[in-house]
Formats: sequence, structure tokens, C-alpha cells
Amino acid sequence: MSPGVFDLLLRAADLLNRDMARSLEPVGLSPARMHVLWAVHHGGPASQQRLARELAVTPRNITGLVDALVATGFVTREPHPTDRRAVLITLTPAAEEVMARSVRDHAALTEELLAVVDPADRAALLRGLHAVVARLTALVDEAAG
Amino acid sequence: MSPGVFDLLLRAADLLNRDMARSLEPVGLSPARMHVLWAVHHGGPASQQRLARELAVTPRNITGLVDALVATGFVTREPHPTDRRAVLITLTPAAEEVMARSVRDHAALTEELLAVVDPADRAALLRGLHAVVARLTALVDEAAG
DNA sequence: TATTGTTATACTCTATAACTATA
DNA sequence: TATAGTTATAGAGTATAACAATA
Repeated sequence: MSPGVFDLLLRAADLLNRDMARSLEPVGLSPARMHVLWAVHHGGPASQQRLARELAVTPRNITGLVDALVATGFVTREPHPTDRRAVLITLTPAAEEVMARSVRDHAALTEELLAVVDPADRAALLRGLHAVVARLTALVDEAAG
Repeated sequence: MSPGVFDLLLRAADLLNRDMARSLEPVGLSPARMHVLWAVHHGGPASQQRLARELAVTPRNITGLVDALVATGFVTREPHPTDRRAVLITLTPAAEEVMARSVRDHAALTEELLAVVDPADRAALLRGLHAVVARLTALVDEAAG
């Protein structure tokens, strides 16, 4: 029996993580820190609480990631306009540049991956992946309560 | 524009990792340790060098994972029959049980995921994933040298 | 009283470098 | 001289619990 959806997705996951870690390394960013930048880039300046919710991680964890991103010049902690307890995590120009390049690389890889798929299979592949991701999302949400 | 292959794969990867971590937790296994058990289960008793190569990780890292698996009763270090420098990592009955259940869960999830895909799309989905994984493998291998 | 972020502490995974015992 | 594994050290990511400041 050839590998099923599960095996293929697992393998793809591993490879994607490897590839992303490799491409981030020269910029001095880890996957976890990139994830924070990505969340701020889509979604705008965010409180650490919001980031914790979006990355499904503890607030304490965000404190550490933001500390590192501040130290390396990718984000700043700005005062929240209406809540003096909170901060607004904001991207620096350096981070905006990284994100712009990331979006381009991202699009290039999407094209490259789709290019190796038989044109007749492309629509079905995307539909199938959508369905699978939706089911997985439901499973995980359900388990998380 | 709806999400492309890349986004869908990334999302699926994240969800799969979450789901696997969740299902392993009650058994007292982390993803990295499970990965070791999996490599020994398929492939038979292994030296730590072989495991390091298969998991693409340093030998020192394997020492730590094996230490933890020995301490929790999932593997034993047996003497290598012909090389007195090496050891053979072997699964305990407890680990064999865990693996048997894992294989069942694995098959169940594969079926469950495929079930939500339109039957007319299934073959194309598998072909497409195969092609994408092959391309990703080539990209990563090429980058690794 | 509830929420935002931080200090304190700890565990897991990972890496490099130096060392030992054996090949 | 090269290989298998370990000791020593370090850093990143993650978690819980207790605490301060503010809402």
C-alpha cells in the first residue's frame, strides 16, 4: 500500500519546516519569531495577549519571543493608546523588509510546488487539501475544548 | 485569492503536530521521542548513529532522547554483537504496545481525512501530494548538500 | 475582581566541542 | 586515523505559578 494522506502530510510538514528554518537562518530569525512577525504583519500592531491567542501559546512565551525580537531590532513595544497595562507590538522597517521578501519567496514556492502537479489534478488537490485542513481544524478545536 | 498549496500545507502541518502532541501526551511521550520509537519500529534495533542519520539530528541529541526513553521504560540499550563501541536500541514490550496502537490511530486518521474529500478528487489529491513532496524533498536535499 | 505583562523556575529539544573507548 | 557514544556547556522554545500594575 502506498502512503496515505496522513503520511504525505507529515512528510510535507517536516520538509516545509526544514526549508523555512533554513531560509530564515541567514536573517537571524527562528520559526517561532517569524511566526510573531507574521501575526503582526497580517493583523496590525497587537497586544501580547492577542499574539498569545493567535499563536496558541502562553503569554509568558510571547514575552520571551518579543524580548528577543526587540533585542534584534525587529519589533518595538509601543504604549497602548487606551490601556496602560498593555503594549502594542509594532514592526520596525527592518521587519517590514523581511516580511516583504518573505511574501515574495512564499509566492514563488507556491508556484513552484503547483508547477510539478499535473494541471488536471490541481483543482482537485486544492479542494482536497481544503477539506482535509477543515476536518483537522475541527478535530483540534474539539480536543482543545 | 484563496490560500495556495503552501499555506494549506503549512496549516495542515501545524494542525497535525498539535494533534500528534496531544495524543502522545497521555502516554508520556514527546514527538521527538516518538520519532525515535518509530524509527526503531520500522527498521529494527538500531545504533544511535543510524538513528541520528535517520532523524537528521546530532548523535548527542540521540543520546539525550535515548536516555529519556530508557528512564521511562520504552527502550533498552543492548550490546552490539560485533562492535563494542556501539549499542543497539531495542523497543520494550511497553513501546511495542504504544506502536501498535499508534499504527491503528494512524490508519483511522488516514481514513477519516480521506473520507471528507470528494471521492472524485481523492486520486488527484494523492498524486498531487506525491509530486509536491517529491519536489520539496529535492529542494531540501539540494540545500543540505 | 479580572486582565496584562513580568519574575521565577523548570523541562524538552537542539547544537558544538572536547574526550573515551574501540575499530 | 576514524568512528560510536558521552561529558560539558549553551541557547531556544515552551509551560506553570506567583506577583505587580491597571481596568
